[in-house]
Amino acid sequence: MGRQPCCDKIGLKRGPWTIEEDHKLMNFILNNGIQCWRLVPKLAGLMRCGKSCRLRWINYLRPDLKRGALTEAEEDMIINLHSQLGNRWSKIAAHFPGRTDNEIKNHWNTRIKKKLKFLGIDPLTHKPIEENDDIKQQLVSEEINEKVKELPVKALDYPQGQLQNSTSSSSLNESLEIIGSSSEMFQNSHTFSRDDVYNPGLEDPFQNWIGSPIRWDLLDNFEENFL
DNA sequence: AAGCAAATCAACCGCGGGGGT
DNA sequence: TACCCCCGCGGTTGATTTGCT
Repeated sequence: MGRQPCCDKIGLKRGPWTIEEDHKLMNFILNNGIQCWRLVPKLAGLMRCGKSCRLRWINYLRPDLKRGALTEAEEDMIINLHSQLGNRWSKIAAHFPGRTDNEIKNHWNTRIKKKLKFLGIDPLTHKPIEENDDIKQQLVSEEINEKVKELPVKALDYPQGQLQNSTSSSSLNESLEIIGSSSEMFQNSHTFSRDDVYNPGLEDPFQNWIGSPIRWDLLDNFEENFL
């Protein structure tokens, strides 16, 4: 016997949420809280499955969400955490109050991965890409060099934690030298030293964010402002 | 201005884990 | 122990937006 679907999908609405649906879901959760996602759509008068409601709330409606693009500091932190945690987006997102795992995952897949590849760093292993790798060969082309110059990140912007999985800091320097030799973008680049290797003993400023309670008391005003 | 391609991101899907019975 | 149910996670899709010609 196969697994039962999470909900009866017949007649349920899919696709982008309307403002009216958002209002219904928001009002319901603010007034009743979240007991059981399966019941939320029925009680809120929505033709959606509970899963869809949960996703909409977490990724869009939650009042504690931080709007706007991720900052350079957040981006660096994501790279650092990814080198330690891999694709555990929810764990990574836990370090960024107001950011969602979906948002971070999307940002990683659409921007950070490309940025790392252009820097000659494998986004999966966080190690320098091998000499004969296609991507590194592409880096010597003029076309790619132009794109690299446009990147907002400099070599020194790469977080300290990146080196923890590398065999040595010199291997990364080699990688950066190869990139730098084909472009002048690194003329002011940072030379990595032993001090740059990730130091787990250092206090992580983002740790202070973890576990900070949601200011539910702010919800009273939020509903007023949102509607 | 129109058409196309690339980039972005909201939303969906399937699966696994954990709790309850 | 086995089964069921629900939640949450990570991968993927596809609609929309943006940029280029």
